[in-house]
Amino acid sequence: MFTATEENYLKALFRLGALTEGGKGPAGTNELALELDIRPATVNGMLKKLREKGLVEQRRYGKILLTEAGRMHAVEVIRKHRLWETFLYEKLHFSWDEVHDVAEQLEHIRSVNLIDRLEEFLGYPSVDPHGDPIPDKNGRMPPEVRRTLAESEEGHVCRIVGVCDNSAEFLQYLDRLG
Amino acid sequence: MFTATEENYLKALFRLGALTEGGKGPAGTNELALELDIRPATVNGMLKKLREKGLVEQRRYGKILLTEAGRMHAVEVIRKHRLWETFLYEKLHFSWDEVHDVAEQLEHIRSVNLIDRLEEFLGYPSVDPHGDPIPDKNGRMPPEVRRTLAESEEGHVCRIVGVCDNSAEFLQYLDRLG
DNA sequence: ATATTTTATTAGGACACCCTAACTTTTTTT
DNA sequence: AAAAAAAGTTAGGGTGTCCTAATAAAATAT
Repeated sequence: MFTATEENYLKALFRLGALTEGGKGPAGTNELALELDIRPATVNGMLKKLREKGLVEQRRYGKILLTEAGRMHAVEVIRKHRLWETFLYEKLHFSWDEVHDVAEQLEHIRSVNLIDRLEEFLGYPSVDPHGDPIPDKNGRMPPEVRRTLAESEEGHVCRIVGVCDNSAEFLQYLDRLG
Repeated sequence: MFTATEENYLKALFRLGALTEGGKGPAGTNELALELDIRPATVNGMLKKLREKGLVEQRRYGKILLTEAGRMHAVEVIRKHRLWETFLYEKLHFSWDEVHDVAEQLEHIRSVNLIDRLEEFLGYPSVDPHGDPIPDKNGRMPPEVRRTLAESEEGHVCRIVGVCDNSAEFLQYLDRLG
């Protein structure tokens, strides 16, 4: 149905919040190119394909928006990614910072049953090792209450459930801090 | 290092026994093409690449033989395949006949630690759900004693540890028989 | 409102992997 | 040993994903 490349484009658009509702609104070609680390000319070509597949809406020289079909599939890929991350962390004892790169590959495995059975095996976790919520099989994302550390007031006690910067360097730095 | 395609060529050559010792000897281009369901002309081109990478030996118009490097990598991929099959069967309760297709994809996931940790998680199994032996991390294949049903004598009691035909139809047929 | 900058697009090319059709070499048959 | 068959190779294409360089449109600044 979709290639790994197409899925990565959808995921990136979702990350950028290119949604009709609940996101930052339409995204630009350059912005998407930056996110994917792929040249704008290449992205432009792929957008044509995604438009034809009905995954994305975009007028000539206009901004990009995920369609409902596009959003659904993006969430599905994110679901796979986060379930695999949970598996790697909980069952195979990968460290916090190692899981991402492998999950980037595992999220593209195609199988009717695989991901639901993995979810069951993991006991239906609600968040991944980085604290990000895991969408259910209908594409619904648990709308957990979260704010940034900078937003919380001094003196308040809070539990850190996730980080924005998922780079290996940053995660290792946090690990050193404990 | 190696693409999924290259790995599939190496696996096919190993299956065909294109080994210096312990196999059926050199394989032909057409034979390999048939095994992979890819046209001989295409296979011929890929063989050039595998020769240049030192994975295969072949003289012009000659037969194909895996080099030691080629054999090692083929066995590594087979190891991955069989460990993933075991995971799918034992942990995710896939049926005997469903595991193969998904394992075909999982076997190409690239990670330094993944497969060794999966092996540990599974408790160092020696055979996969089809009864085929799982090579260890040094590429050694347990040389289990096995013979075909046809070879065993009438009246003898034996335990069936594997089948040659791994097609979904045949495996489902066996399942119906119990 | 025009000039400048930014953003999107087109044109042309590369590489991986696949194809068919035509050709050459090797093997087998007679 | 010549003819036929089989096996291997070359030539020329196609698709997917990427690139750079050049161009066109839109947004911003003056």
